[in-house]
Amino acid sequence: MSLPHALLTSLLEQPCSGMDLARRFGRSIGFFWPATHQQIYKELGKLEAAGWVRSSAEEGARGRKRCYEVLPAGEQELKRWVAETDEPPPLRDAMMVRLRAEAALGTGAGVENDLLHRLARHRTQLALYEDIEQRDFTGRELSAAEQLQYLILQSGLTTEREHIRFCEKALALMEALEPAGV
Amino acid sequence: MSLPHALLTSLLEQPCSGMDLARRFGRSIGFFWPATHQQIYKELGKLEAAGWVRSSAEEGARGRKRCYEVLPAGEQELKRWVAETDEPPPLRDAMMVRLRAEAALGTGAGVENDLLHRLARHRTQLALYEDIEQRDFTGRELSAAEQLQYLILQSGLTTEREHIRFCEKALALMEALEPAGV
DNA sequence: TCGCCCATGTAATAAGTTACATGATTAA
DNA sequence: TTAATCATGTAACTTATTACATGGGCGA
Repeated sequence: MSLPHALLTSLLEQPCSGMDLARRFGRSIGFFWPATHQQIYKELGKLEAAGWVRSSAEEGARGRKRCYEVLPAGEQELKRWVAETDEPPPLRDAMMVRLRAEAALGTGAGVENDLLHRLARHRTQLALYEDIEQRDFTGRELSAAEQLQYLILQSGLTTEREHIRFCEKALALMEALEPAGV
Repeated sequence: MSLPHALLTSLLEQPCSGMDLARRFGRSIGFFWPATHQQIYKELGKLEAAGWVRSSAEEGARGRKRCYEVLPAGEQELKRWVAETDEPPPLRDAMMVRLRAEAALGTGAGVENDLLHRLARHRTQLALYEDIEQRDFTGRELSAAEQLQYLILQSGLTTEREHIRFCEKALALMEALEPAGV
């Protein structure tokens, strides 16, 4: 479970409120560790209880904005965790199950729907990543931290392009297997 | 949640017991929809209650092998589901969080551990997929169903190769950023 | 001052993981 | 005939999702 460490990282980059974190998770760290505001608030509570972060408001101040920042103990914990290892995350992709189901049923079951839908989604996501690349990482010297962030973005770019190629290839194969449009 | 449909697919390919399914999930369908035997047994119960599969043993026959097979209603349900669409599965990759944490902490925190560990895992997985490719999909004509299965395997091959390239690139960058081995 | 939105949170549900339990089969 | 193993299952726990609730600030 990496949510606490994703939060520590994000707060280390820039101290902010839970809502700000939620928004930031929507566009940067959230690309590889998504989280909703509900999860974030609960986890921030735990981080504070553990003494890893501190916030600028008294207990039970519902509705009032509170700003979180990482404490030395939190930074220590993050360092410890970075040096650990994990297994690759298991993949769970319903579209692959659909393709195999289509094979088992004999073609004509309609995976094309999902393939087309996913194709559109991956194209959108790729365009988004390309915008970020253009805006943040192009045409100037990059610091060490920026080079690492760019590397991560490139992984996203490659992945989306691979998914697009896969959907296109699968659609072409479906076309070849059921030429008449069953 | 695609586990029920993954099970239907697998049982349609070949009726078998829960334990057999669990074993099969360990090496084929499980590559893109992992499941433990506990999950499988519980889900098989639901599938039977829904009238989608039927098994060859009376209720409460604990310990005795029972063989499941898909009923027409189950095949119908699988067809219905194949034509649906889903959003791309969200990615959650701790290693990416680690890379970003390393950037935020200033290098020297030790992501290399995870990068090396993952590199080894992805190489093993790639070798496994290459064996399957060699054994099942090379040197002969493929049926329509086999072509689809091969396509899925190719996706696995590409993904593993991409992950390997990524780890290598990241390790090279880390090397460049901290040349003295901090 | 009233309504809307922002910020923070609670509660219920669902899915998956890990640890453990029990009946049947088999081989020494 | 008993120990090991196979096959099936239960239970507790963790993580994530979805829906809903409450307090505060601000503009019309």
